[in-house]
Amino acid sequence: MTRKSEDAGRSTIRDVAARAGVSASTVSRVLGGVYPVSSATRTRVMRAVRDLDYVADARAKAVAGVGTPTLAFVLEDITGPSFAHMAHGVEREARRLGHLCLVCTTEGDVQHEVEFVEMMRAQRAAAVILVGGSADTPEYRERTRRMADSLASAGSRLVLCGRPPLGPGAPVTVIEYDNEGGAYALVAHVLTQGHQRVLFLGGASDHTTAQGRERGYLAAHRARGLDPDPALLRHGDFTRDSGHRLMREALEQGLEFTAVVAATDMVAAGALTALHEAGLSVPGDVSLAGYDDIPFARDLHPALTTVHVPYEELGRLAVRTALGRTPENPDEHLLLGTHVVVRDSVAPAK
Amino acid sequence: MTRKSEDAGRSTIRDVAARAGVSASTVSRVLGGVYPVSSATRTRVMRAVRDLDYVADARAKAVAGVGTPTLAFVLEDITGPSFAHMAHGVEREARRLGHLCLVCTTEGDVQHEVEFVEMMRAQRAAAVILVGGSADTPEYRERTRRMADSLASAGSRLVLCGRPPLGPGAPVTVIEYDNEGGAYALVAHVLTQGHQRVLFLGGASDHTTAQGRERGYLAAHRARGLDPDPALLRHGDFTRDSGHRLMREALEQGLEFTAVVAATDMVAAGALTALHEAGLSVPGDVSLAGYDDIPFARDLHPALTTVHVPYEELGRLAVRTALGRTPENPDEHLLLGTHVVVRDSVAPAK
DNA sequence: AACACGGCAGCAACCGGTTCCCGTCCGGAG
DNA sequence: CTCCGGACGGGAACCGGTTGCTGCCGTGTT
Repeated sequence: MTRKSEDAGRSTIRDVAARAGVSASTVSRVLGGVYPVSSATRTRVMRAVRDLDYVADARAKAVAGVGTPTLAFVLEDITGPSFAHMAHGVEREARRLGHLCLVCTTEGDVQHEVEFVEMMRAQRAAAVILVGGSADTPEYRERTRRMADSLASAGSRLVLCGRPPLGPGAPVTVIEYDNEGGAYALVAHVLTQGHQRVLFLGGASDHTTAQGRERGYLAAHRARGLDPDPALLRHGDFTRDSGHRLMREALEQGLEFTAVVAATDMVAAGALTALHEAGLSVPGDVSLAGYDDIPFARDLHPALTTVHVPYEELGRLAVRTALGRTPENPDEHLLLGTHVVVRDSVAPAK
Repeated sequence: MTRKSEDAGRSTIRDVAARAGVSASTVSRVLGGVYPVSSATRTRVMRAVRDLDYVADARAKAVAGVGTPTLAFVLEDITGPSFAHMAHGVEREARRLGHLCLVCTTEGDVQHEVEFVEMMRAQRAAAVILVGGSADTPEYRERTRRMADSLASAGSRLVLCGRPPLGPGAPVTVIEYDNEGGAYALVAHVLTQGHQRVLFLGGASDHTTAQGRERGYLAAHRARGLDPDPALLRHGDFTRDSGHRLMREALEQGLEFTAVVAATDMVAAGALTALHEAGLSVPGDVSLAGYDDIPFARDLHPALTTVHVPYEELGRLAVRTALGRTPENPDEHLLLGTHVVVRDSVAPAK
């Protein structure tokens, strides 16, 4: 045991002060930069800092009120491509604004979400960004409202990103994108091609993102005086496997349709594979469309017609509005537009 | 301005103490749980805590030595599917072990990586996980070694995940997976199908992950006494666009080959699209294989034969070994296996 | 009835920083 | 030569918690 210093590492500002023969205040000032310090002293201090490989403890600085601010990001699963893009946007913007970024995935567990928000409040995060659709129940509103209030009263801020907004008056920033409008435009495009029976492969029926897209599907039909067969509406979740299963089931049941609109590109990918497995050609035998415009959509065969959602922009905006919020405009609600991108998977009906 | 309390929120333990008519120590002990407190006092304190919606400041606790430990995760881009899966593994395991998880994306900027590691040292992160291949230059080794030492001397730990290891003696934990072995097995599988000229769509030529896969490609050839035409080795990066471009160029140049092995599934996806655009059928005209086994690989058409890499497991192991490290086994180096998963995109040569 | 003991609460020190406030020392001006 | 002011460094209070130690008070024992 003959190690000298750097034993348990972590030297304190007092160690540095001692080594440089000055007081802790002086070290702090040298490192801080603004206060006048003679160059001789500065040199000695810097020397000691380098010798000891000293870095000020960020937590202690934070307590003293001069820390790097932090921002928290809560999502269900970082693995989904659209979530990943939002995360990317959040992280980039957070960094640009000098914030650190904590992440947590909830695996869809509500309880865990609540706990995490509580932790973030304890961490004094500047904002907590909650991402991803959810069931819009009274229970949801109350729970979320409670989180919003508690965060707000601690000087922080809840941001709902692609999530159902709360009632008016809730101290919350909401950034949404137009699920219904995008789906409406997409389905209108499909119907324009002459398709009469369009299968909709949806998500969970209580999930607001899924609902919005489904509403768009219905609205597009009604706008042309159509009333889609309820048998054409299928519900699952937003995964590839769900699309695969739903599609196979529809096929096995002999359901008739000439086009399929999937609630997400992932769902569309699974559906496409099921279609291929059944020996059907896309778009020859049936047309297919997705939603999200993940990078992969281009590489499916045929390239997938889908709705573009500016996910990264969404993430960036979430942090920007949450952080740049002023007392004048406390509650913001943004709605980002979506647009359909036409590729090769939708063809005219025969 | 008639708001009463909760004005700027953030009540302190002393506020709670005052309201409950006890000392701060008592509040701390009630919240801590272990120390004996009379039930009357406990009730009063809890009451005050609820009234004020008090949560102890995590940073202050951390300074006092009883905080939630934190772990940092540094990667190039969360958007890549394999990175996302590793991130998922890291996050899950971190949570299981009661750690918070900070992320940072570097966008490939080395300088930024160094700065971030420094910040994490200041944050007193329990471990810093660096993810993703890199050029293995002397400069890399020195820089990384420096980060490792500085982290180690601060009682933290550097973890290299899918990155070139440093020399012996560096205080570093390395978790790798077998790039070369996987590529070897994959290319051997392709060659066994009778292909003679196999195009390799690689990544950056100084990137260790890319190098490993390329070595596997070469080794598989040599093992059967083959010496591949250098014109068959192409270099780009790991993106979909790179695969698309490389493939198109090869096609335009009239290069001859009957199979393509891409360095990643993303590259394969781009290549597949280029192949389709050229009117070639896969695997009828040319066989194609990828690497990574991202979920989407199944949904390409044809379903992509590829190499499975246990990315999530990799992430989990990274945090487990970094955190579970004991003084007895300080430096660990793990190598995870990979295996080829055969789907439909590789067929016998004609 | 005196005493010992243990349960419970508070004071004060500490964690590792920052910063206010004050004292010293220096040089230049009158 | 004295006076004044600015540059510079240190002591101490503070940020918001935790915890060792001390002491009070009530109760059970002899």
